[in-house]
Amino acid sequence: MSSLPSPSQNHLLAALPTAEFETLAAHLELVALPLGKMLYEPGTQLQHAYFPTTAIVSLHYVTESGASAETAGVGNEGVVGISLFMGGDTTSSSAVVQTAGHAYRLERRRLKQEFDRGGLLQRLLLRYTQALMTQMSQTAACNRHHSVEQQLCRWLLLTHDRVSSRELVITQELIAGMLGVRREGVTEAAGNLQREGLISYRRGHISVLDRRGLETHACECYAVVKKELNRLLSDVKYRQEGVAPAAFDNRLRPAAQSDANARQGSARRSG
Amino acid sequence: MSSLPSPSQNHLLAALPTAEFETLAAHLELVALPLGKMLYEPGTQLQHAYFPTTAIVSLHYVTESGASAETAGVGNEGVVGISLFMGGDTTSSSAVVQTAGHAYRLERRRLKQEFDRGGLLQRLLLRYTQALMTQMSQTAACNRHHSVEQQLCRWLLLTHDRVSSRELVITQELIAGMLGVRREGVTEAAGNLQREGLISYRRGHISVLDRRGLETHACECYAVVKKELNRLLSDVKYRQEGVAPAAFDNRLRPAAQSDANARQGSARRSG
DNA sequence: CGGTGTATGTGCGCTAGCGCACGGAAGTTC
DNA sequence: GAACTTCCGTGCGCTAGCGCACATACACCG
Repeated sequence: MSSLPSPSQNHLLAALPTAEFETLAAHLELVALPLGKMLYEPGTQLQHAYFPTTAIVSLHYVTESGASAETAGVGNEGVVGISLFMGGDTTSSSAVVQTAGHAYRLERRRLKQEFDRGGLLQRLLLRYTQALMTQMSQTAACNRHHSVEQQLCRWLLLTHDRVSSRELVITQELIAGMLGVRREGVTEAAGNLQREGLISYRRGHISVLDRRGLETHACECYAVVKKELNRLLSDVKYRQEGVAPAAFDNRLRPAAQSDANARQGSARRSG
Repeated sequence: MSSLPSPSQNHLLAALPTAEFETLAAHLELVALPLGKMLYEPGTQLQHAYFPTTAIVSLHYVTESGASAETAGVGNEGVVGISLFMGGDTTSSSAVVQTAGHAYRLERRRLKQEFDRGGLLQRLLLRYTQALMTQMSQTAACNRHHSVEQQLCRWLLLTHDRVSSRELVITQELIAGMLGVRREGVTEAAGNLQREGLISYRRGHISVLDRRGLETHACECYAVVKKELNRLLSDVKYRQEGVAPAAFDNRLRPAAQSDANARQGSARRSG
């Protein structure tokens, strides 16, 4: 498993029918994505689309004053480079590697070509794009109404879903950058979670100890995003059994978390 | 109320080449959209796509605790019902009419059909979708980092761009709902702007007095969104104004039950 | 033209999160 | 194992925005 990643570890690629997959496979190129590598900057022409297997990429925007905020994350469930087939070629946000790992990349023209063919790949990519939009709009609402601690839970869960390991390799400083909050805020929230036994961490490593607990502490945003992703990509046929669907379904329990959110004593920001 | 709106008032429709437009025109149906009408709710199957001419629609999400936040707005520059051609059919957010007016609607199947044909309409819709994503992710960042006053400016500018009039018909309470902040916060911010002579308002009416001033007071988000929209939809060719002749409008007469729809709520005249 | 409902103005106590500053501890390098 | 770098913990004053409560004023309608 841990040797060389197979393209099938990316859920979109895994969902292609064999014929279509093979057409593509010849042009897929495995690349290592080191932490911090910028896949694209605002306004620059994108040359490749990236289908992550073990890497995780963060799409984020940096304000004029230098503050940043993640608008969505992309892992093995998706693809980086939406704008290539949407027709814009560039975007006003950046994509930077948040968790080192691998991805398969595909040359721009090749992707367009296959996309324009209008097959299942097109259908998959469009559906994934809609899931990405859900993530973005949920992030917008989340940024407005939910506490740092809730957002940290959401972020941990989404990230955890994208890695095979129980342990995430990332510093609190980086997480703060993603959430667009102070590093101290993350320290405090993480401290709380650790005290409650939901996670444990040491210098740049965070272990998820209690997923269910995190889910009840998180805002609804995690569940909404996950549910949409499942819904949008569930009815596609998977070439290889057992590759993708497990990661989708195992973890999320449909309802369950509703009342736990209301806890936390004080009236959270809400209307 | 002046004459009946022409489909050309919607930028996407206006951008179609004559042949493609005519194919579509036969199936476009003019509808009145009263303030507050909900075009879709989370999870419900969408039956039509709406191309606004004078109406403005707000896409927003309502949290479990009842707080709301707009993630994007749609006016005559776009279309409501992205999920129809993206393949998801539904979304987790709602669409509600924020400014009463008209829109042309197109039946779900017809839209899919035309979209799948892969012509310029598809290209337009996908590019517009990317612009919408920019708006969403910008909203996410904006919610995180910018003040209520800045956001109010951004919102006023974006809305002003979508109406022909200098005057927006909306209450501060509704604006607060869009921005996801308190009504009092909007009152205060609006008070400041009025004191500085950028806007003036009375009960449910806001007049933009100094656009440039608003732009300098707004955060960068307005400019970013606007620039992306321009970029993504600028290289498409527009049919000449005169080319969409009255003949089309005649064929588009179904209007039919529009009166029944137009009732409900305060369908006020504007300007 | 006065009554009524809704929109806006204002004040007050409160909290989450910010910015800053610094101390300590865990890895890393030589 | 000593020096150094990076990461995490903590305290403190500060501000924007919240929730609530109520005063005022506008617009419409009978």
